[in-house]
Amino acid sequence: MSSPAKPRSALNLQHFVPYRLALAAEAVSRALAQVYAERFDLTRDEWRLIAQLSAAGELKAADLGARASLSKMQVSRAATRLAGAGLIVRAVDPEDRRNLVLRLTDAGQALFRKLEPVVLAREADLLDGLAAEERDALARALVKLEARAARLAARH
Amino acid sequence: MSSPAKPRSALNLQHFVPYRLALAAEAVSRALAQVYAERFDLTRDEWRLIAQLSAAGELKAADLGARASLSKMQVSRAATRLAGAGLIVRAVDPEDRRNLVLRLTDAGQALFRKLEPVVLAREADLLDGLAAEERDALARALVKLEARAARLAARH
DNA sequence: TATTGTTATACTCTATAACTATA
DNA sequence: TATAGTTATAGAGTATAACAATA
Repeated sequence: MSSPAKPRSALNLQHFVPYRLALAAEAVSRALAQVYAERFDLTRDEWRLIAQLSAAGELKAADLGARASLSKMQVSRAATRLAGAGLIVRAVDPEDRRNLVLRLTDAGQALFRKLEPVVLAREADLLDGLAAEERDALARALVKLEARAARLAARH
Repeated sequence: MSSPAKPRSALNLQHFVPYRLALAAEAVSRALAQVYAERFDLTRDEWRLIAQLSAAGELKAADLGARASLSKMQVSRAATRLAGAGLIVRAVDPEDRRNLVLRLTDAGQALFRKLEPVVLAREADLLDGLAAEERDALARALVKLEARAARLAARH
């Protein structure tokens, strides 16, 4: 029986963590985007800005970027659109006129109050099949993986 | 003390699973791409094709897409480039001339033999800080999350 | 000179659908 | 008519750097 050459490998993509992580993240991202994009017409970056501003009250653009893991460019563009939609206002910082301070308008806060429970419900849906310890382990593992991956990638 | 309105929220982005998952996946994706992209000049899709072909020996394009979670378009484009680089060959299936059967060339197999240990080492590096149970929980959680997210998103 | 934020541009990815060849 | 794969095209996301205003 001379079957075609079938190289044997220790690497099984189905159980390769970076692959599984990418698939899970993509699927979850879509499932969440259904909420903020389809139902509230926001991009992912806009959603992150609104969530952070709601929690913090007001933030300089640079701080907002740091908290939401967005570049200054992403913040600038998302903020321009949100301001155009009347969801946030931008004011120059009188103490350093290079800074822009962003905060939600009443409309922005109202939108977040509608958005928040739906988003939390979706997260709960996603986590529904996981035991409490599994959720904890997942949360811990994600933070560790991210930190470790960032260090590895930074080494160039 | 009349501080500026600071809405209080149950949603904390820093502990929101879809957010943490997205950040971890992006960081891990970059850390892995350093290996297959910078050191072996492959795209993510090409890397997935090579890994699956190495494990399976040969595959129809459609099956390859299913296993690597790529659309027929992504498979077609990655395969064209890999064939151009002499890493795979494509042959029409004599039993149904619409199918294309792909397999690695000797050069493709040689490349994978060099790539595999480096990629596995990088995965090991990434997982280094996690306890065995944590890794198991992570793997289980990722599969469950993906399945659940796909179901949610499919509901439209 | 250095920093904050904006704008320009190019590149990659993704999504949809038209197209071909086979069945 | 339906399916496998290719090609075309448009849209979204990402990356780099040039730029204006301020410090």
